[in-house]
Amino acid sequence: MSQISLTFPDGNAREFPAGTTPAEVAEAISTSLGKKAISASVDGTHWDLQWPIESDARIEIHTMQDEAQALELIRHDFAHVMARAVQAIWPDTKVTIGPVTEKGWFYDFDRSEPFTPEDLGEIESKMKEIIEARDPVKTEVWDRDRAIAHYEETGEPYKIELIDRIPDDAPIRMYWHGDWQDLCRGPHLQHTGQLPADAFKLMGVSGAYWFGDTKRPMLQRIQGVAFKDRKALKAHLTFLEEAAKRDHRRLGREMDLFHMQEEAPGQVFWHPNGWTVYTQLQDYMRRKQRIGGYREINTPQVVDRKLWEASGHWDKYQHHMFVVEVDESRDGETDDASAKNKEQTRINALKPMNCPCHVQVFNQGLKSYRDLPLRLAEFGSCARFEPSGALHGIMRVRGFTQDDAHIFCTEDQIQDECARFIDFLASVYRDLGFPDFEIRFATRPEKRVGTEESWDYVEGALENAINAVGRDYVLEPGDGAFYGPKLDFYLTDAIGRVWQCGTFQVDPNLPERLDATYIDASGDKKRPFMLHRACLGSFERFIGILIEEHSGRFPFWLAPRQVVVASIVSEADDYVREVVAALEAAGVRAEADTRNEKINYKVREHSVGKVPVILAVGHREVEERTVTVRRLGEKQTSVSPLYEIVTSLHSEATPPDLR
RNA sequence: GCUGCUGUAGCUCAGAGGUAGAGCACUCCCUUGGUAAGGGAGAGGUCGAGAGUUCAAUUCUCUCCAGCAGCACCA
Repeated sequence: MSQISLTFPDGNAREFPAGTTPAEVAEAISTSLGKKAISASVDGTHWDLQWPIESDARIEIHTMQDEAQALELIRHDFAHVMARAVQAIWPDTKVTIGPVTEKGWFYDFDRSEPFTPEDLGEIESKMKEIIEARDPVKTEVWDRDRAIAHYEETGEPYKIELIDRIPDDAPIRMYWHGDWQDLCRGPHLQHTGQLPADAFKLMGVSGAYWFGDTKRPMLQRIQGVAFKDRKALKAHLTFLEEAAKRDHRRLGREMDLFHMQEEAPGQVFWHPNGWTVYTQLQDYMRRKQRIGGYREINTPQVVDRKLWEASGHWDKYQHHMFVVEVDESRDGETDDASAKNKEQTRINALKPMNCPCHVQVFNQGLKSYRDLPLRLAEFGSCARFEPSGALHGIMRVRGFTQDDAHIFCTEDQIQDECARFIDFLASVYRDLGFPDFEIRFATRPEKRVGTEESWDYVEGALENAINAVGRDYVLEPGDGAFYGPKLDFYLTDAIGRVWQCGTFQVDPNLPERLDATYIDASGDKKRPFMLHRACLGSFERFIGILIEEHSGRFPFWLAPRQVVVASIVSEADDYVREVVAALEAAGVRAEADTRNEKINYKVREHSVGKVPVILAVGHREVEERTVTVRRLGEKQTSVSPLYEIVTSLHSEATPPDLR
């Protein structure tokens, strides 16, 4: 028998017979390691203890101490144990796939009856039984025909389909957990008893398409989470509770920021509090863009289909547009006007984006190369008919306003404009509390327009620009728009979620379609490039992100109600009003609370309402012309002379760009 | 859009084939209280919309609308 050489992480190598398994290697090192081993890495591949190693390799034996590998195995084995439990309870259920996810796993099933939330408890109990049984895990490599024959016999059509997808040179691995069998690439633990029976939880049932194909019947997905131990599971469940507490839909209601209702699905009714945040943010962006070299414009929302046909949206994007038919024969008539006259019906669409309108502004009057780069910005109200299932609070809506701008420029200005934008964006994100962000660089997709030389040039310009501002990026080959490459900018929020907000896209296509031109230095007509860019994305979504980022405790300059001045005794009411007036004169958003309630009640209510500063005044403060200051989240109070607190809150209320 | 679930007072939720209840919020009264809910009284609902079954529907059935979770989508 031939020998192979296995190299350990410490650099030492040892000879073993070819076909040795990691289990045998671990055993050879020490009995205790043999017992503790759960899997191995062989040349960087996560390797089942039972798989033979046939050639020289680097090897590392994993135990439960290796968190990444342990969690992968635990979650993967849970997927199998759950599928086994499901088939034990409902034998006619067909299994499909059950991969590991970020915090657990899911398994998709085909079963005519829907799983109910009550079923989950039953499945969990069954899973615990299986774990207690400590059934051994066994694996074999089968040839294709045998595996297919097996699944024909057991009636698992999805598994046959999976086998068809396995490349010829890849092994077809069969796994057994006890007597329950599954096709699986592995690796797995050695017996079901290695699973932490108290560290998993089934999280819900939902629909999912087989391989994401909407044409195929929908499967039922059961999702679970699993961790190394009970403590980690509890920590995760606590995290979910925390995340639910900062849900912008809930805080939006509690803080009286906005509401939505079924007559206008996917559109926001902003209340005074929410609109204050919105306008603060918009005022901020307006100031930033003005000094950033942008000219602000505003364009129509209801536009004839002719423009959308010319831009290409009517062809490619019509299903996402709100189409508005207007019977123009009614022009000048009263409401009960004649029946619709088809010939005089004009078809419009609400703009789903601003770019075509911006080209119209550019196209007015002859443009010279001296006008470029021309940066046109608009807080553009757009409407998109998003699929109903996609709507989510104010994060994914049908009516929204973008902080949009289009830069018209020459080819050799692209690089500078890109670098300039990244700097601009960094400054905005810093001001808004997101000093770190990630850049993803999406390059030419398979289906695209334009020449290779043009793509080469433009992609090069973007790459140079990122390097010029000294930032890293993640390459996403093939993810660009059909007309050009793009940069997307991602923020990470306080609880680790990632949001794409900013974007920068190069577009030579739309100027072509809408016939935008400028006159160059030698007097010839030239086609400008168009750069689409946004920082926040949409105000609606960005405010949703801000709400969740801060759990509703906005930074002072953005807080809708910055200060509440509360009287302790009604004799202080006049003084309360005087304090409020002084604060308002200093540009601070202050409200009086002179209700017939105890100070405890007022403090509680405004704390729950996330007002950053409560100023309480009673006899003492009236006498001394002071206020007692209580900051949100602090139990301690301090006394401050009126003029001092007005000055300090005034400076605190100053937006970051004006400091 | 698809699968499943949900829709009862402003909010959170209970309830039943014979047209409804709690807590908080709201209004009024008492109370002037020093930092996270003082006490009392009162008002408030076409039970998401439409159709069907029934002597009777808010309750059962169907359709639609909206929301939630996930999938798909995200020029």
